[in-house]
Amino acid sequence: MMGDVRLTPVSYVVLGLIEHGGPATPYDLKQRLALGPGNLWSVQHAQMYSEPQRLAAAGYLSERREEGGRRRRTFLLERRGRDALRRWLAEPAATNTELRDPGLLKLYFGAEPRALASGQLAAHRAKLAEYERAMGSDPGDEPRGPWLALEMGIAAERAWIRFWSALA
Amino acid sequence: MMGDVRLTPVSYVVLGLIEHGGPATPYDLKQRLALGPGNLWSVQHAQMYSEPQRLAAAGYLSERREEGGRRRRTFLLERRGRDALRRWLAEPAATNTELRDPGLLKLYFGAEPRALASGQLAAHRAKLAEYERAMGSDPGDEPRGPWLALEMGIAAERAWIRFWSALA
DNA sequence: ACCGTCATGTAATCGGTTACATGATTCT
DNA sequence: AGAATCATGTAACCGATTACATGACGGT
Repeated sequence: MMGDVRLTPVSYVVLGLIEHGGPATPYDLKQRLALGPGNLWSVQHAQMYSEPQRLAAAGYLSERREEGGRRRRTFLLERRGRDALRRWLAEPAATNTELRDPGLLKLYFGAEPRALASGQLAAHRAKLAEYERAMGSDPGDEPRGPWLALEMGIAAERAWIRFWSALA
Repeated sequence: MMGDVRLTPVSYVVLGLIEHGGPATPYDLKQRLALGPGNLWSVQHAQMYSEPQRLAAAGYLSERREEGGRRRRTFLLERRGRDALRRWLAEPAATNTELRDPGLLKLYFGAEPRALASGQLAAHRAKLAEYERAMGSDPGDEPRGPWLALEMGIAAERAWIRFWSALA
């Protein structure tokens, strides 16, 4: 216990999800992720099992285990975890200017624009529709973070749609 | 030799860089990456050493080794590599709708918008300026890929700047 | 009762990152 | 000549993905 670990963005996702939603099993985390920040920063479900253990081993979380049946693990935020999250939120963030978009990479290396564009357009339009629906049912009051992130998601999807439309 | 490997985006970056620029040492690859697709899809320089070896072991590249001195390795594109690249270019691409932006993640989880925005703005403005300079010196003729990717890069930076400006 | 799908979890692998290390080269 | 920086390379580690596996549950 209390070994030290490097905290990655995934670590903070876990800490953040638990702070917002309270104690959680790995499966809960997976659910919350899907409902919330999942399409901003995706995480494989298997990592919702390993990462909390890592964090618990280092004292950021504590673990409670069900007695009978499945012996589900529930993770709770510890003082140390809350502090780490606070500190991270207060620090300036690295900047990401990489698109890291597989379609754009292909385009760069000479793929046929037309062929790419149709598939990309369909996907981005679908995502935009999903975000707009979500935005419709989000009152936008506290906490503001999710709403703001959604707004940026929409802006990004629109930019992609404009781009691929011009190539279609 | 000819073991099989999973080809990742990084694999195609290597194949693409060699096809465009001819045979290359790892250091050449690092250079070309920095000049070109590097700010679309970054790769650590160490991987420019391991990845070509992986690809050579699987028959996508061949390797020639300097006799004296440093015994630098030079990698050449093989038939198999060229075919793989062509096939990849022709296939439809996965879509990326994740922003995966550290700043946006912090915002989501409650970071103070003002504090974040100034740093993010500075970085995105700098990147935009860099792209615009590059766009200025790019005639935009064949191959079109790099030019188009740059155009999208600019659009993305503008979207980010608009977003963070509203929070500053 | 059976089948398919969703829920839940573990294990192994491996790509990618980080850290380290030593030659060249340039500048003062 | 010494220092600093750039070029070039290797090794180890580990987070993240992939693959596998079983339990629960709803429908027919």
